[in-house]
Amino acid sequence: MNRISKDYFIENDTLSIAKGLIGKTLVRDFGKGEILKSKIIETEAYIGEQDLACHASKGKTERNKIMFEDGGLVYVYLIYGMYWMLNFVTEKADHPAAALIRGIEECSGPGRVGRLLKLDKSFYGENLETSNRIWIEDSIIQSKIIATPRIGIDYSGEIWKNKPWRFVVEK
DNA sequence: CAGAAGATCGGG
DNA sequence: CCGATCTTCTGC
Repeated sequence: MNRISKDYFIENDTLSIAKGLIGKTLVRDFGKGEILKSKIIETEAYIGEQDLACHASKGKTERNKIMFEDGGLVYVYLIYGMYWMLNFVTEKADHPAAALIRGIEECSGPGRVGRLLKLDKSFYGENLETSNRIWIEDSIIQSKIIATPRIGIDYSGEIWKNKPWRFVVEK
């Protein structure tokens, strides 16, 4: 299997990446020979400082600063005091954007994904091209991909909450 | 420095 | 529908 390069995340636009990640394989090496491989089945795109659903809309902060770097890095953050959200930084430096992994074949729901992968603060900024703990491998999935509005961002207003920037395989 | 809210989930 | 649970951001 081919590991997805950092360039893939830097050179493509976030919507293409979010959609393109569907069907690719998320690999998590827990060490001691324990490896989890599962295909990505649901993602969302968060794009730029104008996107009011994107954390970068508040400018660069201690939490979101990784999104302002070149793509190909992991952006994790704790939500509701208990769930680690797994995101991949996309696009070039100073173009803050990311793709959220909302579901893999193993389990559905971003909070569950973070729990299954045993994510924590130490994954912040992890390099997907060189990490020995988490990376993406090329693969495809034989299913139709559909786009819908993103979940849980009603606060972002009519324009942004209705963008069809969530990608999921048709069941 | 206090208070509110959050890219969620599971139980009732 | 609501509580869990705690970091981050905002406003005073």
